[in-house]
Amino acid sequence: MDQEIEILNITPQTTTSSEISIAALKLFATKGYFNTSLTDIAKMANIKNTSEIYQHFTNKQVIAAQLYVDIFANLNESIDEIWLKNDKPSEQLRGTVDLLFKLTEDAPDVMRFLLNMKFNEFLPDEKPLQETPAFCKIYKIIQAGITNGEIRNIDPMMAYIQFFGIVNTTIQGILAGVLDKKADTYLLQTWLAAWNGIVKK
Amino acid sequence: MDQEIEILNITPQTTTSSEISIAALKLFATKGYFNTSLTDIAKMANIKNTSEIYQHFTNKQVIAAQLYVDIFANLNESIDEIWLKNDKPSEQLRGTVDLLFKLTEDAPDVMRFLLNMKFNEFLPDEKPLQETPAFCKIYKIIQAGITNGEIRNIDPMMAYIQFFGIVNTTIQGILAGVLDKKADTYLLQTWLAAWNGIVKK
DNA sequence: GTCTATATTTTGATAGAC
DNA sequence: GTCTATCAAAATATAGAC
Repeated sequence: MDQEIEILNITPQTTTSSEISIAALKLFATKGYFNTSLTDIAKMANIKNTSEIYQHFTNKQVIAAQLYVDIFANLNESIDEIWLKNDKPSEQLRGTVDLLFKLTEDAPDVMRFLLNMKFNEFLPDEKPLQETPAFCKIYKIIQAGITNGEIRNIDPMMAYIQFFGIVNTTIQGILAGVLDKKADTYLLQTWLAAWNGIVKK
Repeated sequence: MDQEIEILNITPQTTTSSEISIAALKLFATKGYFNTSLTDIAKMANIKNTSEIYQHFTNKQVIAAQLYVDIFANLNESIDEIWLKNDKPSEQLRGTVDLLFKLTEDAPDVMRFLLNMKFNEFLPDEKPLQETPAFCKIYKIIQAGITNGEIRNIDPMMAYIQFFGIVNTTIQGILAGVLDKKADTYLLQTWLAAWNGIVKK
């Protein structure tokens, strides 16, 4: 939960605004955007009525939009760090998987938000996923892996899909409780399965 | 589109009721359940006003519930056929992938409905995915594959996730247009990637 | 700056005439 | 059995008192 606050770039001191964001994140991630009313958000944020929400956000959509922007900005930063700390695409992808599993444990609602929500249904004006800097960076890492010979010479988008098809679906299983152990339990075998699928042998 | 009608077990003669189902399927699959109003459905089904919908369905949720039941029943039947026609789990899984890719081409809205919608958000009373007969059958096929030595000895749920993580994510890419060629183009490499990930070598 | 009250809008749903 | 009219409910959003 503290981790969730950090990811939203919110100062530790819990302002009303940040409490609204945290409450909305949790509700959106678990019940979905359309099943979450402003009344729900106010209740969970310990606010008496919905009016006060409008002191901080112009409307419901803006709450979701800010979450979307903040979470993807944070993800983008983390991937930048991983990119700087590691030279080889294989190491960069491994770092990314580590990050996603860490988030799954420390900030599950952030991961639910990332993996389970269909953004275009309630944020029609935001860029599609594959135009976000975070995605583009990952895509470039895969292209670099193909170029340097670590990854098989296939369509980079197919490599992306096969790799993150495994990683993301596993995380979704953990978040849904279908896989019932701690995220960390599945990290190594998930990495191996995903990486072995695209590595050049 | 004709295929979509067949999958919903609707007689070729287009009754008003079936036109409503088809329209709802297309709208739900593309815009989402909550972004689809009865007015939208009436319009797409060439009905003057929403009142007429209530001659055929008790409410909006029931339209979605019937689609859910029909589509999963049809899927279950198809998997039964595949199961009967093939002896080895490897062949049965291959048959299932063939089926899903064929559906992607012939009935894309059915596949969007299956893979993109979060049923528990609007059908809280339906069984979760992993309790549907269709899923259980696939799961048993994977268990049989582990028993007969075709599939590596791993947690069957992990095998399921790794296999269909690749298959479903690829199909979602095709449906979203991120992979822009005909579904058939990606069938073989997707099968190989998914199968090689779980096969015992 | 917090709360009451209310406006507005949408949409799901019904009643009843023809 | 199709269409008009309308209801009811819920949820978003605003105005303004204190």
